[in-house]
Amino acid sequence: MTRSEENYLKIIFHLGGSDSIPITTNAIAEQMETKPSSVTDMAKKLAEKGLVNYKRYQGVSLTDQGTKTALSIIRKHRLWEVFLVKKLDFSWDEVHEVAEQLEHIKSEKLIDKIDELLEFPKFDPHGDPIPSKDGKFMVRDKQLLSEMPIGGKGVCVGVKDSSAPFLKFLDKNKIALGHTIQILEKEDFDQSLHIAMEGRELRISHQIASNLYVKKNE
Amino acid sequence: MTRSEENYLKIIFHLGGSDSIPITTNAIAEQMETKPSSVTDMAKKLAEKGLVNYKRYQGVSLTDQGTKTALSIIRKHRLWEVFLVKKLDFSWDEVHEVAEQLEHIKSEKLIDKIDELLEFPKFDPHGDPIPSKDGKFMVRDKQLLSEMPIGGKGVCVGVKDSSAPFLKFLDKNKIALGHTIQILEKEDFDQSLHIAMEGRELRISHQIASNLYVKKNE
DNA sequence: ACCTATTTTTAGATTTGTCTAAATTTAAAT
DNA sequence: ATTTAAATTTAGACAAATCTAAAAATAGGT
Repeated sequence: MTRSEENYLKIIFHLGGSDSIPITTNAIAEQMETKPSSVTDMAKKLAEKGLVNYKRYQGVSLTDQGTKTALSIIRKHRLWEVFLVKKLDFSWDEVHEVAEQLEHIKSEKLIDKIDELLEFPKFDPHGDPIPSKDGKFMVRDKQLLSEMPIGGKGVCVGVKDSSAPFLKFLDKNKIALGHTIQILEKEDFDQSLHIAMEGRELRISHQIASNLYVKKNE
Repeated sequence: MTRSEENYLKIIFHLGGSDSIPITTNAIAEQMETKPSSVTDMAKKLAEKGLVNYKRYQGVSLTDQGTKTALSIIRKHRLWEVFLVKKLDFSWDEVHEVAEQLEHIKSEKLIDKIDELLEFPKFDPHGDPIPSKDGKFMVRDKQLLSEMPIGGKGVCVGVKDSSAPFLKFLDKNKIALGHTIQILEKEDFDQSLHIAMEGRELRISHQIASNLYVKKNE
């Protein structure tokens, strides 16, 4: 597996899709920051290797083998992110770029030992689930904060947008995973929220609320 | 810097050499497990970038910039080796291959944090010195065990051959860095040694003795 | 100083992953 | 059922790093 092949599989996985709803060449090209023609070439190559299903003009979907490979890369990426945060004091907005490199290191023993060192974490610093060796992962019953009703209360468990600017914004406003949030009021005009969190009250825009996941409970 | 460029610089550094005694194309090709013609191409490219001095048919030598870069890669390689042994319980014969990959990860913060986590080690698991950020490293006053006189005593501080088979042999025979060794007798016929070490006596061949470094003392 | 063996370089080809531009297929609209 | 717009593929080219085979330069021996 080349690094490029691994990146394609990872992105195809993240784009979701299935045998019935395959991923379009264009969508992949956009995520890979490359051209659709390059994607076509790679689709053929991955199909040859049995990692994706591909028919001309019909998009691609991962085979079982491709899904397994994608999950193993995602597992590595997320474990390295936890490592960087827990063991090396990186902040959650700094880890993605480095993990993009570390995820391609080829050594099963290495990643298993990292997993062990971290005591088998189930979620990465952004709240995304970490697949186990055999490709299983926890699906958390979560919803966007923006979709919670007034008066609703929930624990912040993840972010939808994990870009550095958003994460830095959250840090600056002391919003972190694990905090309990209650919606006090919704502004009809712009859908901004008035929330209570860790004993203080603040106002956040709809854009922020629609990128924060809270655990569905009660 | 591409991965290939980094590997060339590292190997040129390890081959020693200087402005007056440049490294031959052939020597590099052999270490890189590639062909001399490929080395010529790379020599031109590295010369363009100011990392090596190169004149047709005259071999190459590292510039200051090239030396600096080579040392930073070696620093990363050796720090990762220490990490694998100290934090993930790898044995010293397993670390090289993985460190070959990890040394190319591009993140100054990452390697500095690893250095800190390991409490700034000065030597790697094979006894080789770890360059500091500014490219300085300790030169230990060591000699090959095979060159020590009869009756001589010294602490084992490094290996010359760090291949897995040799390291596994040492493990099997409970020879490790830090052990004190005294030469009891040398066999004239085959130069094998009779040594005392950690309260037991054993015989080792010349080939073994000429790949073990002991600290020069008394 | 010359010849010869070795080393090194050049020239041209190959592979991987990408690109542009043109051609083709699909899907949507009338 | 056509037409048209959008998406996708093909064809041909390029850069990086490598290779083989042939040519050129060097170094050693006489």
